[in-house]
Amino acid sequence: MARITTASTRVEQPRSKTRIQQENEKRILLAALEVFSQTGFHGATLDRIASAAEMSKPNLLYYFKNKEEIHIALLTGLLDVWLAPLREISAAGDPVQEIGGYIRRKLESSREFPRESRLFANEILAGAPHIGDFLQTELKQLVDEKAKILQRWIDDDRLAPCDPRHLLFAIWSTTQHYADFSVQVRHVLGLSPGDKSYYTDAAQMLDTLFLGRLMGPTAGTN
Amino acid sequence: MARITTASTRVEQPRSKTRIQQENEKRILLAALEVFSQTGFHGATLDRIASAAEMSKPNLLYYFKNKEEIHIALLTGLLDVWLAPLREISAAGDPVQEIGGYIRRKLESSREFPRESRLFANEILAGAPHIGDFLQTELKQLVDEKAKILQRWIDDDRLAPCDPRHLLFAIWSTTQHYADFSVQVRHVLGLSPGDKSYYTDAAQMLDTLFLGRLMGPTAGTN
DNA sequence: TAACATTTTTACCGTTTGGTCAAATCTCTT
DNA sequence: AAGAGATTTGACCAAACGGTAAAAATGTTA
Repeated sequence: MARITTASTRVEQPRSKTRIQQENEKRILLAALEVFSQTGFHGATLDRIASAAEMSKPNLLYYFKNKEEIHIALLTGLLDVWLAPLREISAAGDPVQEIGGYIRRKLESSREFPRESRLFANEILAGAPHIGDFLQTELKQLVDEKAKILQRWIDDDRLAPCDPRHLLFAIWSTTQHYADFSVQVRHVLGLSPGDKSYYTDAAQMLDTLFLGRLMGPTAGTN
Repeated sequence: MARITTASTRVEQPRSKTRIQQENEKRILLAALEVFSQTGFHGATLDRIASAAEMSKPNLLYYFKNKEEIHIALLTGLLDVWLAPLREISAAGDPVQEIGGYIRRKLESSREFPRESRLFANEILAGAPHIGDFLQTELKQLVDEKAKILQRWIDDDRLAPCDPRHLLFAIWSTTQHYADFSVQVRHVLGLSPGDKSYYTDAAQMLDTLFLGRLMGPTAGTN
């Protein structure tokens, strides 16, 4: 099973890319994102990707040597986007501002890039066959680093005591939910397919949940 | 696209099932759950399911007329399990007890039935081709009903003001995350594949998040 | 514009996959 | 034990799929 990291592993001739090459690779990746995020890796076919890219299948395979390579290329491009919002959390800032900002960035990311989010979710659900290394090294490292910041805030009584890592899990799950499970969200709310209006209430809810007190006067008494 | 609800739609001859029939259908569904939850619908092959059920492929197809029917049978059995924890929420109870209990039940469900959770997640990610009706009718109805209860608690100042439906979304996402994204959770925490020890901290975190105050003295000031 | 490199297409191939069929075997009842 | 019905199997098939080869077409550059 081929594995990837965010670090490019190209060692071959660094022949600069043609104009056509750049354009077509972009078209292919865009088409593949659409198809992969809809049907998952196994459900996607080269024919469908090629057709979505308005290109013949052999032509597509001229740019990517096989289906897996397209998938890996997409995931690779994704990982930095996935990490970016977390990287911004600063030890120098105020806990409420920093965590609130992180939540807003993640939620915005779900609204802006739902296909990317679903692609990522599919990969994790499948057991992370391609990004296992990334999770164990880069992601773990960054989480460890940011968890330390959160822990310091807790120690300084600026944040309620909790497991910092699980706090991050909660933020990831709640924000990504609106992209990955959008169908369920829309059906339950009775909204039309393209309707993204629920993001306003979502932002409100997550602010209340993570930054305010959710429960009334009886909270914390059980 | 075949759709299903929790209500069985069998109209054919209600010929009672043989012992062998019952045993084999169970074996097949168990095998299919394993395979589908690992690779998704498209990634699963009848050969793998049959082999996992220790059965020949034609024999498997003697009990289920095609791959889709196995998938639908699994999902159908799932939906009641999915709804059960939510059904238990009672208007008569205390908000903290009721919501806390619901969270605990959902989290326990994730630990006990991770394969079922992943199967469900896969179906939603794929756009809910089979359970769209269920989401729009049965689930929406139940959510509407329970949302009213939560709203009454809010009106009575027994629960912090928030959108009840989005509160449910948050509970679903955070609890299911530990089943659906378990690979990521384990990799980030540096745990071994089979290790489920993180569920203790998870329960603690979710209690803190939903029932207690997460932020310190500065909370809610932005 | 000639020569070269890049890009695209047509035709094709081997494998995998979902599914069928009819014969063979097993199970249960009488 | 025999017959009927239920179950299992081996052989097979058509379609879909990932991928290849080589020629044709196009673009680039001197």
